[in-house]
Amino acid sequence: MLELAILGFLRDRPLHGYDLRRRVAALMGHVRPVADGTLYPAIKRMAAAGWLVRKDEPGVAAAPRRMLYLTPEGRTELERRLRDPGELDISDENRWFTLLAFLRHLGEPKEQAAVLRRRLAFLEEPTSFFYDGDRPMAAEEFADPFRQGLLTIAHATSQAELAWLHATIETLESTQAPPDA
Amino acid sequence: MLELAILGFLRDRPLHGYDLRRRVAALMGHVRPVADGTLYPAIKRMAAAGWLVRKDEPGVAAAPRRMLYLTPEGRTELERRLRDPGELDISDENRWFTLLAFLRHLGEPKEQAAVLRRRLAFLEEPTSFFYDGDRPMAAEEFADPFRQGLLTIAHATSQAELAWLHATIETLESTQAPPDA
DNA sequence: CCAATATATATCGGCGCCGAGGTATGCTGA
DNA sequence: TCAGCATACCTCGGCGCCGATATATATTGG
Repeated sequence: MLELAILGFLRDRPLHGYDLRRRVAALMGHVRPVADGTLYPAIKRMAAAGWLVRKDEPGVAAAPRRMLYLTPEGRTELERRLRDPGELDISDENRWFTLLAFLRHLGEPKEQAAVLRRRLAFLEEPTSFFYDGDRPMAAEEFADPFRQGLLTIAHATSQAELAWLHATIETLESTQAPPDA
Repeated sequence: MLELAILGFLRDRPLHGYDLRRRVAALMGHVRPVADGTLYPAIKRMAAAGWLVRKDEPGVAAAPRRMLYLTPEGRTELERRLRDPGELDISDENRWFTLLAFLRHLGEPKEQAAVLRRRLAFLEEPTSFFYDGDRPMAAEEFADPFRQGLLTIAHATSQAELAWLHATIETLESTQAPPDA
């Protein structure tokens, strides 16, 4: 999830670690703050994998910066991850939102629609959070107001997302591929 | 998150590992499946901590079972985690939902309301996912339909949860503490 | 003048999670 | 008869994440 965000942000413009940290924090940090001890090892890993290169620059405000540039390999890797996400990227809301934030970098509307269709299929699977033996339980059955709330909120979210998915998929599938960059 | 779910499920009734796995999978598994290699070490850890005890029983269907019983220490630990959750339990939706699923085990309506108020405070903080320099960007500013969707869905979810939180907090704070068990 | 803060990068130990693999039993259907 | 599946439990290596810690510089405010 972090690696996807790094690839995605660098796809727009080169950034140094500190700036990257601010952007990642804005995107996901409200929900899960990113620690330095997570970010810098990730950068190092990704540099070793050849997805980005580091170039030293004098710091504008203070200490020297290491500017990060996405390589063609990094760009390919970003597109691969967007085109063919793992099951967890589809089902886990945090991961899915991260993917959505950069899905525009997958140039083909048809490919974008295919990814949205996977999320749609996931949301349309029947699910129950709680069981009485083998029988799924409905929200109304709980005296517990918290479990009721849980199901109510989950339902509202999925309705909103479903509506957006249907509308967006339709638009994308009737769109010509843009010239793009 | 997993440990909280284990404590919560065992608070209702003793379970063996396999049954626990089914219940945890129903609660969170749709979003994040739980692996055996995660569950069994967690049980072992928690037994070592004195939160649960294991008792061997002949298997009903096949192999022998190790029944898991929550100890008084385990129950205290559950209540501690429900009463005083970490910031991540409040902000991360997956963790928050898990907490909500067992919040009824915190007997005092006043204490339950206090936990909901923390989530309320979190949701009411102004947030922006994306910045143009230092300026937060609104959904309408994006040509990108995916980032638009992201913000639209996040907004719908938070509206639904906010409504539920306000209603439930009010009810809880005007409730007498139940005799409970 | 000095302390605090923001900028900026990095390492390390610990720990939980995951996937792969291993073991064993009893039922069901080809 | 016997393969396959559901039941039932467990270990291990690898790896990513986290908190603590370290280092260095420029600005801001008391």
